[in-house]
Amino acid sequence: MTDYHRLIRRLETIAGLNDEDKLALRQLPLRKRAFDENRDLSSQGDKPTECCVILEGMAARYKIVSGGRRQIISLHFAGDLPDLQSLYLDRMDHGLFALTPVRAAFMPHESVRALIRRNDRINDILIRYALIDAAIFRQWIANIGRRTAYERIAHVFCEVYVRMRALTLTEEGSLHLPMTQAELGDATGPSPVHVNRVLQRMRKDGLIVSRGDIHAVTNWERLRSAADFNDDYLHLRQLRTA
Amino acid sequence: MTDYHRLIRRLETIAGLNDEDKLALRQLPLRKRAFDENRDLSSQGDKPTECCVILEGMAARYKIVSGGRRQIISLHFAGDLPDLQSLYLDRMDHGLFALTPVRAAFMPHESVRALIRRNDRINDILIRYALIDAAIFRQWIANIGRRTAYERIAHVFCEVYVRMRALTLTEEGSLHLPMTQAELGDATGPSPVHVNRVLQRMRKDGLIVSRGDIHAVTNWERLRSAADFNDDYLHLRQLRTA
DNA sequence: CGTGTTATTGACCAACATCAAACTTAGTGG
DNA sequence: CCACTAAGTTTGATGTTGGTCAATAACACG
Repeated sequence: MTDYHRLIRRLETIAGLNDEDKLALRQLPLRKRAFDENRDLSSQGDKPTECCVILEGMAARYKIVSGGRRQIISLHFAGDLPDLQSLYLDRMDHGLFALTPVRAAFMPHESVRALIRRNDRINDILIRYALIDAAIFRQWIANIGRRTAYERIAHVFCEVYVRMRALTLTEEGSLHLPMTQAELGDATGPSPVHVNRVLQRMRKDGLIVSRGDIHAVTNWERLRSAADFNDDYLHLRQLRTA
Repeated sequence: MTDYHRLIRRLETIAGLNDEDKLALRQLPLRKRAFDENRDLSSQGDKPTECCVILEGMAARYKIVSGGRRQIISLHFAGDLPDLQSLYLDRMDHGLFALTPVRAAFMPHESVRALIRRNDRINDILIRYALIDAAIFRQWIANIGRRTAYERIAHVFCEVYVRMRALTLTEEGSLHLPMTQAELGDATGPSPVHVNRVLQRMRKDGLIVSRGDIHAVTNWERLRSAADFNDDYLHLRQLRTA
C-alpha cells in the first residue's frame, strides 16, 4: 500500500475517483516526515504553506484554554487531511499533535491549488471533505454538550470504529484506540479518573473488552445504542453500519 | 438597506468584494419567506435544493440527542448562510430554527453553483465562509468541553457581540441576545436553572446588565477575560476587538 | 531490575441537575 | 383598563455526576 493509496482510499470514502483523478493525485509532491508521539505536526498560530496527510499513526486537533486545559477537537487516521482548511485560512486556530508515532506527508498549497483548478471532481471532493469535517464537529458539540460521560466515550468509540472500518484500517469487531485515558478525557470532557471508571463500567456492561489500548467491541449493537450513535453525520459514501 | 446588502456585508467580513462581485450577487434570485419564532427553517434529514440567507432576526442550528435533549450548535444573524453546506452535502445532519421571528431568503443551489463557477472570488469567499463556520464549531467544542458554565456563557456573549458588531447589527457596548435562558442553556450546556444563577452572578460581577433579553456589556474587558475570549477563531477581515 | 508513565482505587468535594413552587412579564380578550 | 393566561424567570431544597487529591498497582522500556 503506497502512501498515495491511503489518501486515495480516504477520498473514496467521499466519492468515486476515476483513473485520471488517481493519476493526478499521485502527481502531488509529498514531503514526508516522521513525528514522535506527542509532537506537534503544526501549532496554533502557525501559517502553513503545505497541507498535511497522515500516512501512518493517529493524530488529533486540539485547543488549549486558560489554565492549560486541553480539548481534543477531532481524531485523524491514515489518509486524513487534518489541516485542509489551511488552504484557505492563513492562520491555524488549533494545534495538531501525534497521538502515536506518526508518519505524515506535506503537500505544498500551490500544488494542491493547481490540482483543484484543473480537476473539478477532486476540487469537489476536497470541499466535501472539509464540510464533513465540520459535520463531525457539530456532532461533537452535541455529544459533549448533551450527553453523559458514559455516552460520550461510547460515542467516540463508535465513531472511531466506523471511520477506521471505512478506511479498512481495522478488522471487524476490533478497535485499536491508541489513546491514554487522560487523552480520552481531553477528547470527551471527563477527568482521567472518571474516564477510568466509565471504561470499567463499559467493560462490566459487556460493550468492550480491553487489553492496554486495544479495545475490542464485543457487542456493537449495545455500544451503538449506549452511544445513541448514528453514522449519518459522517456522510460516508460506502458502507453503512446501521 | 436592501436584502442583498445584508448578504454582501456578511461576505465582506471575510474578504473584499468589488462592484462586479456585488452585481453578480444581486443577480441571485431570492425567494423570501417569514418564519415564526421556534419554527424550523429546515429540519434534520431534509435534502434542500436551496441555500438559506437570514435577512432579519436570529436563527440557530441544533441537534436532538436521545431523550429529547437539544443542543444548539451555532447562532446566526442577518446575512448568514446557515446551511451553505447543503450545496455539497445532500442531507441535513442538523435542524435550523428561528430563535426570533425570522425573515429569510432562499437561493436555488443551481443559481449559487452557476455564480461560483463564473466568479472565482465569490467561490473563494464561500469556501472560506464554510471553513470559518467550522472554526467556530471547533471553538464551541473547546468551550463546552473545557470551561465552566460561567465561562461558556460569557464566551457566547463575547462571540455574539463581536460577530454582530462586525455586521453592524449592534451599537457599541450593547448586546441584544434574544434567547431565553433555556435556549442559552441549550447552546452552552447547563440547565435553565443554572443559567439563571450564572447570569445573576455575571450581573453581580458587573459584566453585564440585563433588561429582558437585552444584555448590555458594562465591562467588555472583564467579560472578555472571564470568557478567555480571543477572536482569532472568527478569522475576521476587518475589526479586531483585542 | 529500576524508573517513568499509565491505570486503578478510595475518600471527599464542587458544579450542576432536578424538582417544585412562586413570582414576573407580556400579551389577549372582555 | 383590567383580569386572565402563558411563557419565562427566580428561588429553595435536595440529589447526582463528575472533579480533585493522594496513594497504590500495573506496565513498558531501556
